[in-house]
Amino acid sequence: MKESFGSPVGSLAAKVRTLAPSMTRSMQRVAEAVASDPAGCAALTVTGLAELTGTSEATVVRTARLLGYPGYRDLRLALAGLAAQQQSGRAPAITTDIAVDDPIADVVTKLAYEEQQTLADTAAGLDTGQLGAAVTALAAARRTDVYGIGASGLVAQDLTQKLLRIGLIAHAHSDPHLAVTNAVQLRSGDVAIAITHSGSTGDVIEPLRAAFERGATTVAITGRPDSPVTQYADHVLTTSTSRETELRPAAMSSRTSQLLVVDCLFVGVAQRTYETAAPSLAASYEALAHRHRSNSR
Amino acid sequence: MKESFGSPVGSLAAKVRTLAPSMTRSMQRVAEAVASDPAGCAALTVTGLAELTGTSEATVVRTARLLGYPGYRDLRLALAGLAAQQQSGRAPAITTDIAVDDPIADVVTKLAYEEQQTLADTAAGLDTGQLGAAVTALAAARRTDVYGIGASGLVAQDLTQKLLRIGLIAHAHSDPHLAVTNAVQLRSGDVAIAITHSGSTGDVIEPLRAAFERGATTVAITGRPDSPVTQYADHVLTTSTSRETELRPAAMSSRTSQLLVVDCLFVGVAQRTYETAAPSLAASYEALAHRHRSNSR
DNA sequence: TCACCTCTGAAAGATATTTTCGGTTCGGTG
DNA sequence: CACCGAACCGAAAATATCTTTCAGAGGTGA
Repeated sequence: MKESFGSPVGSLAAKVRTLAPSMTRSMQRVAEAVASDPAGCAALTVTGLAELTGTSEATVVRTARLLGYPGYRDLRLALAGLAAQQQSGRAPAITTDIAVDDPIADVVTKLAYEEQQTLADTAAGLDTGQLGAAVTALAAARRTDVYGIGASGLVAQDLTQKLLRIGLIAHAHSDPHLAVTNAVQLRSGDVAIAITHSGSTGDVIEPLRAAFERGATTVAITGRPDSPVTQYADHVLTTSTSRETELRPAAMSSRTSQLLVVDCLFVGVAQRTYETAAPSLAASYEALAHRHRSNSR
Repeated sequence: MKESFGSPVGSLAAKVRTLAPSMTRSMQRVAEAVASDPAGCAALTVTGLAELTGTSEATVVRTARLLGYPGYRDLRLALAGLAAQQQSGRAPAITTDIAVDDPIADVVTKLAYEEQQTLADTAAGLDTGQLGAAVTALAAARRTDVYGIGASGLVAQDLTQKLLRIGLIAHAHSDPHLAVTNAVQLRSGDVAIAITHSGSTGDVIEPLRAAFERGATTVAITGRPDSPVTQYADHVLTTSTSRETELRPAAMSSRTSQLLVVDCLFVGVAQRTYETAAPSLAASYEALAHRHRSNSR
């Protein structure tokens, strides 16, 4: 069977074996070095490789030619490619659990991987019907209140900041008393959003309930679609729940998940209200420009 | 010591984006050519690439240096590796731009994808040396102050919440005056962290500077490693920069990126202080339990 | 407008690669 | 055993490529 010449990086080791018999002793040494450690050889110059194999530059070049490259330069490039491929090939095996003695680089890799996983899960599990309904309500709301405590409180603020930027009226509440006080002001046409991972945070449920009873449209963003908070929610947006480990509290992944949901809400609303949202975004950008010192360039 | 060089070629495009703002026009042309067609550029010599981009050899070399390689030769090698990887790898190819009339389901998919991308870029671009140093400083700090405004303010609070949970003393400041007032209290052994995407937010730079001048260990989390804020930072943690679109403000991806960095810091510190961190985490978990109503089942 | 500073490319300088060329080895042959 | 020729090899010249230097172009702020 004739193999195609398509990729120069195919299987270099095989090519070396095939051609080895027709090589002279010196060339074999070079070829073997190249085949056994592509990455290492890619880092060497002709002279370096010649010294390593105890031969001369000329021999190295001859070997490169025999292997099908115009010269050493090109062999070296191919080698670099090969090395990179090998490298990436053996990457995906990571145990996602973070151990106490993991080196810092592993921590970064694992965290990034887990958060990516969380995002994928969330996107997959999100009910677009519910999301769409929530967006519609938000886009038309007279005002919007968002409740969240602790880590979820930050997500609530994030949503609020975004909505304000496109000209909507929104408030985030983390003080339970104030939240309830404000909630009873809401009425039909307003929107109340509760963010709670467990779905059982009383301090967040109470204001949502108050808003619900006043006729406001209520939305719950929670990881537990069967939890108490959903009783008072017209629309439930489910965030993903991943097992937590000792070094990686659930708060971390729920936050990632909640933020994705919040971003979706925001973009959805921005789409619906594009006429007013676009200029508002531009205006807020403009207004902040002067708060930044003239930059390095 | 045969250490392989700097970064695993992973995301050159991300690096280009991060560094682009600090590049001159000519260098940007080169960087863009390299990012958009790694394979093609790997086939060119300095002179060739210079001609292709309408610049000079000197500019090409400068660009290579800026991207973190000792010279063009090494950039070229990395490019070859990247090309090979792409070749063997996948073709994700969803148009990531979100349009005004995208259906809500697409919005979810695209946002999730983009945030995943941001995470990957961030992880790839994070200097683990700097991260480790920051972790060490944090773990040993008498107290830690975190500065952030706007969206970054939420990230600052997130970090603070986490550090408090493992028994460290941390405060987040978003009021510039109070921030400076507190910053001057810091001294050697304390840590100050500034979070700003642009790196030029005066309100955040000032307190960091105050802390820096008082001898505290200072850390900057920014998307612009050459920005003013880094002048006063002992350790710089770079977040990824992705192009922003009208419906997807930069704040969204910078937040994702910043949060990953913050999570890494937290987990790193938790590892180093495991003896005290573990019981603290457990205790805070316990203390919050009663705030959750008994759950549905 | 002028002084200053950064950016830029041409060309010199330094390295790396390729080619040339003569010496060496080895097997065969008179 | 001496000699010859062919293949093999590496030193060094020749060439290509990469890097550095330097002075002018172009822009910016006073």
